Amino acid sequence: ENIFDRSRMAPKTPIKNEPVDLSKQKGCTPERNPITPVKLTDRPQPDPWTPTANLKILVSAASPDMRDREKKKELFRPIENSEQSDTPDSLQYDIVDDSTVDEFEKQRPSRKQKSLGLLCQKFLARYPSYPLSTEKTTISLDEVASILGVERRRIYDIVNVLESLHLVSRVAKNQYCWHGRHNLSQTLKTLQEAGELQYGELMTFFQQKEQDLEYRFGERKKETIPDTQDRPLLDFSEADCTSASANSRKDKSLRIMSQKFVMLFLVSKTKIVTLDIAAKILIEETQDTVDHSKFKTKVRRLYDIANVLTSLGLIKKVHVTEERGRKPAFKWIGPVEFPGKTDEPRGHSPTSDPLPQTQRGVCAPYQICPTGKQRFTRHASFNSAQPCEGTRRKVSSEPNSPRQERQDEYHSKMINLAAVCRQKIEEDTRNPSMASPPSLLALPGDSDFCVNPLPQTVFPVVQTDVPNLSLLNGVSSQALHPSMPAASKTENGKPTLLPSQPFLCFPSSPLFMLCSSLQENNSRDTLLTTGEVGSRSAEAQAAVPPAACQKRSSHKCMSPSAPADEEPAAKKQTVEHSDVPLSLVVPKKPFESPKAESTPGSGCTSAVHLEDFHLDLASPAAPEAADKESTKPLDSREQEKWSQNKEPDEPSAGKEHISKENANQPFLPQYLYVQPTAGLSSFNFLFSANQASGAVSLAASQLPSLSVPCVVVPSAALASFPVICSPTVTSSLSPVPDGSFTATAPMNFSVSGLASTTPIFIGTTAVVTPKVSPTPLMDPQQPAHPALHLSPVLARSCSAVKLDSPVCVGHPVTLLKLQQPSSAPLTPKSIRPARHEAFFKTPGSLGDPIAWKKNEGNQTRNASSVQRRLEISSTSPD
DNA sequence: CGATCCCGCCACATT
DNA sequence: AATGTGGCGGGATCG
Repeated sequence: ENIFDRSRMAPKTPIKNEPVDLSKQKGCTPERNPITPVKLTDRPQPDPWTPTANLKILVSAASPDMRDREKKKELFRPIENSEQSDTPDSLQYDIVDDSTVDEFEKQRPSRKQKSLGLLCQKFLARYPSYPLSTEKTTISLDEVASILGVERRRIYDIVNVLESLHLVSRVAKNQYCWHGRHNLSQTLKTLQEAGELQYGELMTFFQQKEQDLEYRFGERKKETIPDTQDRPLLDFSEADCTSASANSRKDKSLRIMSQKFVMLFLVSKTKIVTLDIAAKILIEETQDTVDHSKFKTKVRRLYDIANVLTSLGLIKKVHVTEERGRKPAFKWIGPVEFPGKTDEPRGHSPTSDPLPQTQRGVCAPYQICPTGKQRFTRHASFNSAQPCEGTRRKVSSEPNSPRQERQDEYHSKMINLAAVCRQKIEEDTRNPSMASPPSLLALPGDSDFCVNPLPQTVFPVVQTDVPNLSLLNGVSSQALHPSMPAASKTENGKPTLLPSQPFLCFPSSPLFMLCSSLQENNSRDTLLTTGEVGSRSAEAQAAVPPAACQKRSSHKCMSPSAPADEEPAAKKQTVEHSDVPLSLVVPKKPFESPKAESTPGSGCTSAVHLEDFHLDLASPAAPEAADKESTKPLDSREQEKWSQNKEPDEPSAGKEHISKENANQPFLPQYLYVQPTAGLSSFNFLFSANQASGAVSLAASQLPSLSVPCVVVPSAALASFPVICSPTVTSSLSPVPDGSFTATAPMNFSVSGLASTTPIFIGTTAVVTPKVSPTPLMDPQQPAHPALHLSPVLARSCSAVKLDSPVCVGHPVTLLKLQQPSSAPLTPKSIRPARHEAFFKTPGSLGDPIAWKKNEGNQTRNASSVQRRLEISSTSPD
């Protein structure tokens, strides 16, 4: 069997080679039809020369034999393959393997031969790492399974993790589409960003702690348990985004685990993650229950994932000897930095020019679908193939939908993860219960393509237009430079963060990207240097070479004091704070604003959240507010705990401390305030600094997608008025009619290209557009529903504005031109209170998260997404 | 004996 | 109901 594969595949090492193959893809490109899944019946791949068919047959015939043999006796023989095959090819084949991959000894007959890792290699060998954009390769699970001689179940294991990295996507039942590694770097980048938000602290914490102290997961959790309840909410909220359907079971899916696992690597300084730590982190909520069995299961899954990742050349197995002893671990050997796309050949210089060149070529015409759902815009085939709407719906049920969902899920997941992490962190810190709002992440996957098409996308605005712009934080930078490979956070160029300032003022900039540092901790924050902010243009960021990143990775053990090359500033900060890496020391202050705080999960912004905020502000605006909020969440006790924790941590921290110092910073601006610019005159935007309320996240690099809970406030009122949140995020969620926004729900929108001048407002429909009634339904309506109001100008300037691209697909996010004041109508007052709460409120307050989480019962699964949504919605006051 | 992880049952999801 | 997916964990194998 192998032989066959190989022959086709060509070089085995998928990684290296680029587009080697040929094989079947061509057959597959039936782009035009949206998919009606032809289903297996005929494989779309008509391989002309169809080696496959033959192969299949052979394989099918052979494989069984082989297996049997192996099982029976062959354990020993190293060469089985050759024997079996007898064919000359086999030899080559074997050789090839060795040369290319070899981590495994493939020779081992028995079990090893069947290993998932090897299987995955075979699988990967069949497809080109960098397929031509034009062709689509479809993968038939059945076919592959037969060819590789394994049960389909195993293929799922592989495909699921590949899907998590966007190397493939599900097209239809039994069919997956091979994308190759083109977007891998993008995906990784996104994961990294997301991971930092979510896991940055955690990882640091774990790594440090464990080594130094033992980190007792259980204990903490228990303690925190009450708090933990909140989590669920978060999760839900996230989930919402995804389409309603399919969450349940899939939530846990290997796919997500895989992403999380990858995130851990990307976040880890050392780039080494031990299985047990990963398992602990990934277990998430449910932890309180005794895990042992759970832990075991988790570990098993991690092995599965690790095998695939290993085959992809992203990680390798290593052993970490810690105090405790020697533990199995995996080291990330994949790209560390994602300046654009690492893998991609074409890359644009990381520096300032983001988009332009590459993208276009690559991308098919960028489509903007009203629905905005498709994430994979990139694939031209997809886009083109699918008619935006009508088809889409149909499709929804079909192949497409799954995809979308998945992506959605993905997003949601990400968010969830973040939430979880936060909570954990919080727990660790012992913050009072807080629900952290889900941070958002944009998913990248597609983004690159999407972005590409938009040349102008770059936000000149920021740079040019708003020279003065005071703030930018990492986010801004990110946002601004979608394409920027940007050194990701680490670089120096980052915006500064002013802890004290509560708001960010944008003088006139039409557009804001708010992105707070969502990543609370992440390196970004660290990056931020205070001074730089305003000035630093995207360029600066761009400037940062990828190399820096590497460094980071390289020096694993840094004393806290020593800033990494990359992030000197950040580190420094961290250091200071770092004493207590996680701990936030915040003076407690009575916090008036959001009552939410009082409320269990929601309101409270935990220290963590605050951290997230770090906004980089050029101007110190309202430190006060920030302080308040920030402080408030923290309870004295919590603080204490923190302190406690800290101490132990400190020492350890030095080692692997990730730059999360951010977390430390207690004060963050709660909101970003945007002054009304000409365009916006009427509106003020507030973005909550808090994660919960409004974490803004930028899409990973390229796409500037933001998920932000936005608040639009009348300028005048601003002071008085807190905010209104856009529910958008939840769109997918049960649509909560206007009033109830899930507090947490962040809006996501990505604006791929914004003209610098044109101001864009993004809000949920409910909020903004008066007319829009809250649509109760998610999916179907969404497409239609979401009205985008783009000013013509915008439209032009930004050829592509994608809504919701990544995250919230269907949701009715409306882009409004600022000009349209109509939205204003919201009576802020009335709304305000409720929303306000909602805004702050964390989902935690809602249903009993625990219950569902815990019960693994089937029921829960089913209910999960939906219920969650409902719950959330219900909670919303309005 | 602990680390790995194959295998495939079977629940859940989708057709 | 049939079939696709994929969670899950027993228990075999490896080291």
